[in-house]
Amino acid sequence: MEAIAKPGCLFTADPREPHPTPDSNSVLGKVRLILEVFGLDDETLSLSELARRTGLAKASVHRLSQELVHWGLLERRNGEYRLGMRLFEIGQRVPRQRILRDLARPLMIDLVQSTNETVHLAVVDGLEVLYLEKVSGGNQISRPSRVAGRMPLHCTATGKALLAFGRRALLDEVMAAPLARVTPRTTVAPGLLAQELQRARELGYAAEFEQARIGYMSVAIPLAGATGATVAALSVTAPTSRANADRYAGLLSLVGRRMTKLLSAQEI
Amino acid sequence: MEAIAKPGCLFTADPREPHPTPDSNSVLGKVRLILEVFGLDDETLSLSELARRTGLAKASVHRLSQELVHWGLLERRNGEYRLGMRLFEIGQRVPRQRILRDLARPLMIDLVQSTNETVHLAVVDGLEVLYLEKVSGGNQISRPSRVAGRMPLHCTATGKALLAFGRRALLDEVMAAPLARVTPRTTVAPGLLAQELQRARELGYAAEFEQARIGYMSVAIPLAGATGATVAALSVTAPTSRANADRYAGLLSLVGRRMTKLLSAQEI
DNA sequence: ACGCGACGTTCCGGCCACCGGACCGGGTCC
DNA sequence: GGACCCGGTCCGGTGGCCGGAACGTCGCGT
Repeated sequence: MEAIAKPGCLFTADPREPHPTPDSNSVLGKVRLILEVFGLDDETLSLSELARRTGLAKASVHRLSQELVHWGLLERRNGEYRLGMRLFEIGQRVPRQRILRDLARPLMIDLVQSTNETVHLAVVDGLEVLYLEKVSGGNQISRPSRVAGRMPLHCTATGKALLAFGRRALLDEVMAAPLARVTPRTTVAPGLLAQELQRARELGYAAEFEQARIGYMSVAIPLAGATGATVAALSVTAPTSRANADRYAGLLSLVGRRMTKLLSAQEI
Repeated sequence: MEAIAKPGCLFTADPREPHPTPDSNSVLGKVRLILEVFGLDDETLSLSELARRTGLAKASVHRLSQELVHWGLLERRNGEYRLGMRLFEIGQRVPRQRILRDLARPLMIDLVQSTNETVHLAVVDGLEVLYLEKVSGGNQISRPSRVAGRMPLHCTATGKALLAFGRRALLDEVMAAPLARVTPRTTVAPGLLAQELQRARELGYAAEFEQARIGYMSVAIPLAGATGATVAALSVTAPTSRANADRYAGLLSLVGRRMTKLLSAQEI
């Protein structure tokens, strides 16, 4: 039994609206809904499940999915849909990501060999950090972060490096909204955050102790592009038990200088 | 309407599919054209350039590109378009790719440390190998291959491993078309290729000497999924000057056993 | 066996989102 | 000035998209 049609036809209980209406009466809007209901872990979804989650008519989902399968953006495996290999392939061509990763990878491996800890490369996307690459040392973190994963800007070392050395407008935007409390030690007072960022500017690096995850800390530096603007951040994450923030900061700034030199020749 | 052939038909060789009609009078077809004209190196394209290459009306390209920028699949940088970060993000969620990479990465790094050469992880896509991951040793290759790059099946070690241990139908399909001569030493005679594959089946690994690139050779093994079917291949590539095929084969089969154990628990 | 529900799939008339030629303002080169 | 190309907008016609309805087929509980 359907819920009786309300005027305005809102299918999905979707009160939040961080991104403006993925206009569902345009083809592209529907495709967007379909591709984005595949969460990080929903590996496969049935046709009906897709229709339910997107709020689209089953016939529409069927038609569009067929076309997407034909393209390779979706794959079918005994009746279920999942994201297709061609998405990966096209995604790897994205220049901002590819250039940064290719340049940073060798340096990240150096860092891992010096520290035996986990090293992240991240950029700003929207009001979050987006991890472009991760290289782990021998000491694996229990619930690992993910490449292409996201975290808030204000509670991660990479995020704070990007905020401290990034565009002023970005900081204003982050400050405009309440700061989420991720752990008990997360900085949620705007004034305190501003102090931390000021300190980061003085030191040249940002740090974070159990503000994103209990038991772990991180140190991060900004990476400047050809124009001098900050384009990414590089961080070392370690368990607090064996952390050595000063050492990490020293290693990072060495690597950072090399990286800045490499980036200055590139168009980002 | 799919050309569903006779019941029980074993060979699914689709007669007409050189380019599967990127139907340009459907919205999705146009979007496909737009996203796929960004080659591996065309980092940015202007609106007019996009219209020219896709063959679409300028107004249409403009309208669709706007919507794609809004979604994040494209980005704008002083008037030019380029592939957007969200493509990378969605592409990283593709399960087949993510599972294989996450499992193989540590083992690939082991291999690199043992050999100091370049290690590739590849799958079949269409009639080519698609590289999912690459880990380089200290000895960089001059014109390096790329993650998400493609190569023919018949001239690479990974490709031959996938052919020798993969579905019979795939081999038939490859044999049906003439084999491209990539280097003077590429095997282009179907009979010879069949012999090489038979030899690979006996040895348990495939090898290639200067068939893909002069001065380099590779050794590859297949990786079997939970059902026992081959799902990917792992290879070591080295300059012929310092190559040691037997050693690579030994190291690979050790790693292959570990990988097969890991994969048996996974749904691929 | 039977009904039942949920599934994937197909059909088709209506309509609106999409189309693209024409146009505009601005920049650059000759 | 004029010829050219650029990014961007407008608007009337139309065909691609839409989605309710119906179909065949499973697997389940009765």
